[in-house]
Amino acid sequence: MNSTAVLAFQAKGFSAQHQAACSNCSLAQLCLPMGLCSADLERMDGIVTRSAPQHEGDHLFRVGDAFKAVYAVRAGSFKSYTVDSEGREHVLGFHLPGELLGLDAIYPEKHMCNAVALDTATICVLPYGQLTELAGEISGLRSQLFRLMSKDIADAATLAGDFTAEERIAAFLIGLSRRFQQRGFSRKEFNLSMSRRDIANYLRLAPETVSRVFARFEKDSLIAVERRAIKLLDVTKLHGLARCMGEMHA
Amino acid sequence: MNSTAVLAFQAKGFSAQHQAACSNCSLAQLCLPMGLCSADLERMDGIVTRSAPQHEGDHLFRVGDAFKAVYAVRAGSFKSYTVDSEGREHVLGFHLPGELLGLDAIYPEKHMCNAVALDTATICVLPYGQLTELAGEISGLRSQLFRLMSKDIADAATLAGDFTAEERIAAFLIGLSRRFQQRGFSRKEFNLSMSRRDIANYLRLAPETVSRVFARFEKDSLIAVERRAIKLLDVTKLHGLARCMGEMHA
DNA sequence: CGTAGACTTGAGAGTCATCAACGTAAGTGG
DNA sequence: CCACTTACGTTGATGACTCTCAAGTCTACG
Repeated sequence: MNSTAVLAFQAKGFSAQHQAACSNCSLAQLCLPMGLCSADLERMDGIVTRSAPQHEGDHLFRVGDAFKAVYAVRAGSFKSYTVDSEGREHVLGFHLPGELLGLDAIYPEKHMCNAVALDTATICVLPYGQLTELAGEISGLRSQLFRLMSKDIADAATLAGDFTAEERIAAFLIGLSRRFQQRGFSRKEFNLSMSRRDIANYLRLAPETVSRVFARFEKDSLIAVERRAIKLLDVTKLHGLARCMGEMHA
Repeated sequence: MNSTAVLAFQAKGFSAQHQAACSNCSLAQLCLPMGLCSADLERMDGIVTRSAPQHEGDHLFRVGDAFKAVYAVRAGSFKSYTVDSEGREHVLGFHLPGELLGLDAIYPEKHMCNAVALDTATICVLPYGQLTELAGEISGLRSQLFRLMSKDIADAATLAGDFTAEERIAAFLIGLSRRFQQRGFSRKEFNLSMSRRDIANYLRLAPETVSRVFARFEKDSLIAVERRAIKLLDVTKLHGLARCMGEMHA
């Protein structure tokens, strides 16, 4: 169901509440409900609420906001970032449908980063108190929460590694490709929802460097880019360049 | 109780099992048992086993090992690291008493990094299956697990940021200082259990750069170093240099 | 259209890595 | 006890990767 269809659906009077239930969500196998039985899915649905669509530039939360809930991206994409004392922006991650935001706020009980929609997006809100309570009762939910947090730890660690600009960008593209594929999209052709500047800030590069490496990759027939549209022409070689930079998830 | 005393204690026939129980562990307020009542502490003790002392260079686990348990450092220190396809070592973190190791292995169900003792060390073993089960029953334990994982996520993200060599090293020292202080040691004077090379690999710098920045800090009377022994002479200025590079925990 | 922002491309500079030599401390074996 | 070895750490010179600054191009949007 594309976004146009969703809008038509809602216009006909079906509540977003209903059409977006975990029990019939196409992302259930990637998201928190993974592996739950239908009875447990219903209990999940009992605590999940869905937000109105966010528009590009809307903030889901900001640094210092009280931590009340974890968010699951339902459609569209988000970026999370911080701004340091010198005004430099550090992008912490990009978040695709089925991925969670806000997990780093559990410990300090307030958000330590900002989250902004990169395009029109919808999210599911999981109030943290109810979520942990439910996680106490449903072992499958508990496991999945631990798994997803574990993944975030591992991914952040690989991003922290020491790699060249080419390695970083190759790994970034390969990682995006895998995530798009998992979500049923083409793994070779997709649109970047983030700007060059965002990519650069994420990979700790200058925007100019991203441009230049893209140009080099295109010259070498590894990719074809035109603004935000990108095709991976030689996934194998890109994989080789990406070396051991693991998943490059959130 | 220093390590000599511990050895004497064990020699007298008291089991390490007993003297190391969560219920009378001085690290309980930093570690998983934080905030648990005595009844719950006993249940924790029921699943925790303590290993024989590890010697410097001993590996707790290696890449590819099956994930069976989470480990809590009890004494000494560890480093976790990966080796990439080019043979470069990437240090992921240093782990002090009360901190957990192996959380990044939950998702893939096998260890994605190596963990090695930097000095004589002892650990507590928390079998993951039993730990998650207990986390289902004890909400305080569940919360603390989520908190600690959340912290790891946030810390890894800040390490991933784009900072200069001086900022990184200042933040590293400040972070260590805080962690030592939390554990009852001096926050101004301590021994580095890791080599310059390890520090460099952790901060994505060359060992020579670490040496040079240490020398510069010493010239500016920010620190005094002699081999592994270090004194922080001007914590405030170091803090200023560290800028917004948060905790620098794990 | 015309402006604004994103993106690209070029030239120069700076930080840090690399290479190399040297000094120091700890451990080994004669 | 001392020469030898080895690992670690420091210091210096050089160079490379990437950033910064700057100008120019393109697209989108009002």
